[in-house]
Amino acid sequence: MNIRMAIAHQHRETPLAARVSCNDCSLSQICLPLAVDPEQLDELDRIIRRGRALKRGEHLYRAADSFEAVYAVRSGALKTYAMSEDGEEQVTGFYLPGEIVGMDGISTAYHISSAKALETSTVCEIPFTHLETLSSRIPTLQHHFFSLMSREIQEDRALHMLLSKKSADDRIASLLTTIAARQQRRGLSNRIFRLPMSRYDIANYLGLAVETVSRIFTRFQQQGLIRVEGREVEILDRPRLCGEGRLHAG
Amino acid sequence: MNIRMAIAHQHRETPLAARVSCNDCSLSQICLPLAVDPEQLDELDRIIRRGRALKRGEHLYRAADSFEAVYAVRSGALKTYAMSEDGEEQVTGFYLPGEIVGMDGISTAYHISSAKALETSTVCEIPFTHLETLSSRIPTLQHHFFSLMSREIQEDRALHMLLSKKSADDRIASLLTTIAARQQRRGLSNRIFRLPMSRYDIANYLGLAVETVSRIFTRFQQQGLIRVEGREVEILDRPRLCGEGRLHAG
DNA sequence: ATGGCTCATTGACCCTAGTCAATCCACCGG
DNA sequence: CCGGTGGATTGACTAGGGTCAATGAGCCAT
Repeated sequence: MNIRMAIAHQHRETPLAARVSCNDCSLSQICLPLAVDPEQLDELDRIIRRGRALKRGEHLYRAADSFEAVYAVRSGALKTYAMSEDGEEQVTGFYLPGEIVGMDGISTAYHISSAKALETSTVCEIPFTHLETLSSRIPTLQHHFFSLMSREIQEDRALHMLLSKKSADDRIASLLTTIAARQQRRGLSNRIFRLPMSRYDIANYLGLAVETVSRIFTRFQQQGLIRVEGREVEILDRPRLCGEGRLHAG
Repeated sequence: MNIRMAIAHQHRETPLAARVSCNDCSLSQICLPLAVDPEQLDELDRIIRRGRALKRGEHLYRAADSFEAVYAVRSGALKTYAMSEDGEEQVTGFYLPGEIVGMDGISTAYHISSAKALETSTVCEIPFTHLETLSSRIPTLQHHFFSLMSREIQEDRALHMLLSKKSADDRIASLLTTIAARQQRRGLSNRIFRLPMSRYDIANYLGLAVETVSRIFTRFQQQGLIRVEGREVEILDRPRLCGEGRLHAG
């Protein structure tokens, strides 16, 4: 079985349109419902606008749009990016199903980055003022939100270390294992998966040139660490990929 | 008047020991009290443990300590840093008076980084469970906290761009102007100030070698952009320092 | 099919910033 | 007073990864 077939196989889920509440959503164990009691889930359910669809390349919101809601990714994948004064794009994050995007706008009341679909995607919209009201009434939900934002800060700190101290090899390896772990969280394989983003987005996110990304993918394959076929990736030797052997030797 | 004298001059404030409540704190307009009505300030006041003192080099908390509180810096300055598996330090942030440190631990219930005093400092301790309870009752406080964390995320995104796309010159220039702006927020000069951190910390934070930081400080001075004398800095030509002229020319 | 896209790969060359090393300075303890 | 220690500066050399350029591969509209 080649990589493409293997990946297609694990994506046979019930059609999205059939899900009309968080109760029935396959992501409920990693998404917001995680934080509320079953009897309070209805309240959360009622404020969520479900199933907004985005085509590849479409924007969920743009920088300077007024901040109204945060979004739970239900299917597909998004990237967020900011524009510097001189017009160059900085990809700031990738968001996979079950993850929450849009929390950057809270302090300014408008978004400071843009969110764009990397492929056909659906999101659930959670109006933020409603969410705040509800959070006051449901302490676990408030805590979960603090927690989500805190985790985002933690991840940014890890990225800070990656960008400031690690080689290009380490950055790519880290991206691959991070994506793999997030796949696993959703119940998919952490060994074989499809990258939703282009080499350009990877390079931009990791502070590298596209050519460098390409070269490293090729070399990792030659070294037997991974198998790559366009955007499909299989991790062959996780220990060496994670460092023990790539960093300090071969 | 030399740099040292100029800086000493603007630090004549009332002694810290005299301040027994947020009401009397000179930082109340940029710190937590900002978010609550005067009549509710008492409630906030009551949960805050004030005036914990730290000597230079002392830790406020260490990675893996259980997460109990967040802290408002009252005087002095702190740095936060994380340790990678291979034992190298990564400075993740600097915290000046009026700023909140320690929000990284919420999601894990233990701190993932350590916080250390860069100089003699005092902090106000805000037990987090109390803060959560209070936030449920005071919507503006809840919002303020979401907002604070959101701002932290925004700043991390800006740093991401800095590390991934900008030259060493840009990074140093950005650090200087950021510190200057934060000084101004506290009512101090945004032109002339003392850096609380060593060249090593700056280098570590910005992903550079100490030697590079040193060289750039020297060159910026030769170019007439700044005046440096150890940790004392005066910004002489903000426009060129900020880019228009340094980036695209001279 | 054909042309025009964008994405990806590979090679050749170069430059920015890291490394190594020496020196200087301020501060501290005896 | 002197030696020790850590921070800062400067010089010489080097390498990791960026830039430029060419080519290939997949995809869509015509």
